[in-house]
Parts: sequence; C-alpha cells; structure tokens
Amino acid sequence: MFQNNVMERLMQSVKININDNIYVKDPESSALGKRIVKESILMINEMGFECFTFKKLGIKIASNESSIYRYFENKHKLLLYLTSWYWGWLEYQLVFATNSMGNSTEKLKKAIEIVTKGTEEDSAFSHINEVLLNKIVINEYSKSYLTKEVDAENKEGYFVIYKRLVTRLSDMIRAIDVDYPYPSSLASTILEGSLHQYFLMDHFPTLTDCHQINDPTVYFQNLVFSVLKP
Amino acid sequence: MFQNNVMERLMQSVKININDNIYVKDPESSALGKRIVKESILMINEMGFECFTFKKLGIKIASNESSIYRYFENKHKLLLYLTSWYWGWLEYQLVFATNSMGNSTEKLKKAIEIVTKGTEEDSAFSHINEVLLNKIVINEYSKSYLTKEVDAENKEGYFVIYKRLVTRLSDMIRAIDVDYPYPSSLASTILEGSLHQYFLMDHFPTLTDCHQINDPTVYFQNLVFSVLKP
DNA sequence: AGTATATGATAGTAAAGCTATTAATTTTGT
DNA sequence: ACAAAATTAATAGCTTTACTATCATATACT
Repeated sequence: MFQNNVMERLMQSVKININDNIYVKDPESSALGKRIVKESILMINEMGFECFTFKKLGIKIASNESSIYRYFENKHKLLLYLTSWYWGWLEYQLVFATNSMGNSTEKLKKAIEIVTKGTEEDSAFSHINEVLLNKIVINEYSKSYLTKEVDAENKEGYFVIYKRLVTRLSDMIRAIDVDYPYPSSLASTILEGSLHQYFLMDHFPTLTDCHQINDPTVYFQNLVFSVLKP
Repeated sequence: MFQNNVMERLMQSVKININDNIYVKDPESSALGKRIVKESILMINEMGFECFTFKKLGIKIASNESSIYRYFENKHKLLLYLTSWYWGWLEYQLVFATNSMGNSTEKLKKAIEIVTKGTEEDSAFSHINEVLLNKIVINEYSKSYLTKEVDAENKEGYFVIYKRLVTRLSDMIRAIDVDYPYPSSLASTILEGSLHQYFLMDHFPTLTDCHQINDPTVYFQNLVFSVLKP
C-alpha cells in the first residue's frame, strides 16, 4: 500500500516521546538501550511478563543484569515504556490518517479501524517489532495499571499517551453526536474491548464472534454507529 | 428489599460449585479453610495481589504458611478460586432473578443490571465479603487469565463458570435479535467492559462518563438496546 | 595522554515461593 | 475413654527473583 510506505518513511524521522521518568536512561540514546528494548519485546512475547527477568534478558543480549538496571528501574517500568511506545505509535497513525479528513463520520470510522485493527506488519525501520509489541499489549497491558501504584504513577504522567488517545477518540465521537452521554466510556470501551476481543479470539473463541472475516474492527464500527445518532 | 432478603436466605443453603482441581483441599471443608478464604479477601484487597503472600496471610490468621499450601497450590490458584466463586455467585443471582421473566427485553435489561451493578452490600451469611470480592475482581481478575498457562488451565475447566455466564448473557441477546451477528462479543464486552468502567471511575475519571448517577449499568443498557433490533 | 562515561564482572542481600520433616493437636471410630 | 488417624504447627532449608554495591575495563571526548 502506498500509504504504508509513506508512513514507514515518516516514522523513521519521528521519535515517540515518552515520559522521562519511566526510564533511568533513555534507551534510544545508545546501542545497548536499543538492544534491551528490542530483545525484551521478543522475550516477553515468548515467555510472558511474569517469567521474564532482567537476568534472563542480560544473558540473551550478552550483557549484564546491572547494565539493564541503568536503563530501567525494574521490569514494570520497562513494560510502561513499551506500552507507552505502542500507544504513541498508534496515536501517530491515528492523527496522520484522520487529520485531513473532512467528513466526521468517515473520520471516526477510520479512527476505529486504526485502533482496533490487528498489527500485521513490522515496519522494519526501527528496532521495535510492532507485531509482537501489539501482542504484548493484548496480553500484558492491563498489568501495567492494575496495581496499587496506579494513582501515583498516573500523577507522574506515565499514562498520558494512552489517555490522550482515548480523548482523541472521545472527541471524534462527540463530533458526530453531541447528545450522546457516554463518549469517553465508549472510547475507552473500544480500546480496551478491542484488546480483549483479540485475546478471546486466541484463547476463548466461544466467547467472541470475531474471527478473520468479522474482526473486532467491524464489530466495534457496527456498535459505535448503532449508538450514535448523527 | 424483599428480594434481597429472600436471596440472602437462599444463598445460605447453596454452595457454589468450584472445579476440584483449583484447590488441593476444599476450603469449605474446614474452619481453617474458611479463614484462609475470608482473610485472603481482606488482604488482597488491602495490599493488592502482587504484594500478597501466603507467608503474610499465615501471620494474619495466626496459622502456618505450610498449612495454607495444603489448601491451595499457590496464590494464583487462590485467585482463581475467589474469582470463580464470585462469578458463580453472580450467575446464581442472574438465574434467580431472570428465570421467571417472560418478556425477553425486560429479561436482558435485568440481566445487564445484575452483572454490571456494583456490589454494595455484604450478605453477611457466609465468610465471604462480596463487596470486597467485587473489588478484587475489578482489580485482579484479568491477571488470572492473562498468563502463559491460560490454555492449559482453560482445558482443565478453571474458567467454566465465567464462560457459562457469558453464554447465558449471549443467549439472552440472541433471544431478542437473532440477526445480530455479535452476541458473544457483546456479552463479553458487557462483562469485561463493566469491570473496566468501574476501574476507570476509581482511577481515571476522565476516561469514563460513568459516576453515581450515570452508572455502568445505564451505559451498557443503552449500548445494548441501541445495537439490538427486536 | 588524561579523564569522563558506559559497560561488564562479581558478590551480596532480602524476600518470595516453595518443599520436606518432625512435632503437637484435634478429630474420629470403637 | 482411648488409640489411631488426620490435621495443623513449627522449623529448616532450597532456589529464584529483584535488586544494590563495588570495582574493573573499555571506549569516547578534549
């Protein structure tokens, strides 16, 4: 696709801006940092977040456990970093694709498509594998906020990118139907619900009707345009 | 409420049937087992699932760590037990309240009310505090299935009660609109989405429109009856 | 060449997540 | 009432996780 190509080239020159306090040292600032990010994505994907440790990662990247700690305080912060990057990347795609659109119905339709479609291709331009990262978000994102420290971490701004994404969606919903009383709830339902539907497709297929053809995108587009009265 | 009273009395004589393999020894079969369940609910609620340990629980109930291991293999299994109990309890309420209803629209409306309303009163008839257990489900349920072991544990039947609940809801949706193509997805969205909206109300109020008056129940009832065409 | 700075190697600590063994207590069957 | 059986408690110990601290080495910068 032409658009994808343009997108890929553009993404090369754009750095996703992540809250400084999530990392000790910016992993984008060195080769080791990038290797940490790259390989952690592979490992978390393979063994799951609970089994993943900095020690194992150190062995995998032939580096030292203590060196990893110089980039991230702990694996929870690394997860916050990875998921923030993912949401920032999605946000960028969303803004890029919908910015120039005039028709607000088409705009919202496109927006839902972007945030609910599965990631199928790796851009191959950064050290980050977006396909695997998408899988990590599906399987682990909830764990990044379902903690006793949410409120403190939220105050620190660790979830700003995600919140901005929900707000953008919510604004687009409002643009279509000012009288709909739940634009934010609907926006958050789309984002969270989409991850959940993908999880169900993989592990509890009887609890979802989504599959290759009728995917989460169609489900949510249908849902949203049924509730909204333009 | 009359209904609640009847319900409470009825619940006394009903035991929620949980898959044998979730526990080593049935906690309902002894005083120690009941104390384990009762106090673990308080502790998980207070300190969160990650900080909760069997050692701490042992100290709290003035018993021994190793004694707790005779009831549950590990804290993950205990979480599976607690959440299964919760879903079983909800299922019971759902069936009890909707069984005799003739009008399928009213039935689904009631069903949504039951599964999405916050638990506000403790029945005081069992050692289980349903209000706190509801909070645990909101904050920790996802962690019980977002693991590398889901498929194996699903095969063991550890999630049957939850799946049955989704199916019941899904059937009620189908009863209203046979042509709606996503009854299971909608049912799972209601259950999961409702927990999520409660979480947002507590920690990310800007991402939801739900609050005391416009609660998740009204949001989901509105959503569901907008998509379905009877 | 000299000095920051980043990385690596090694060691060590506290707590988590168990298992095993033995002792004490409670329950139960006759 | 008493012995046998089952449960629970106490203690110890083991491996792994999640770090922290220290010192050595490499590399880069001026």
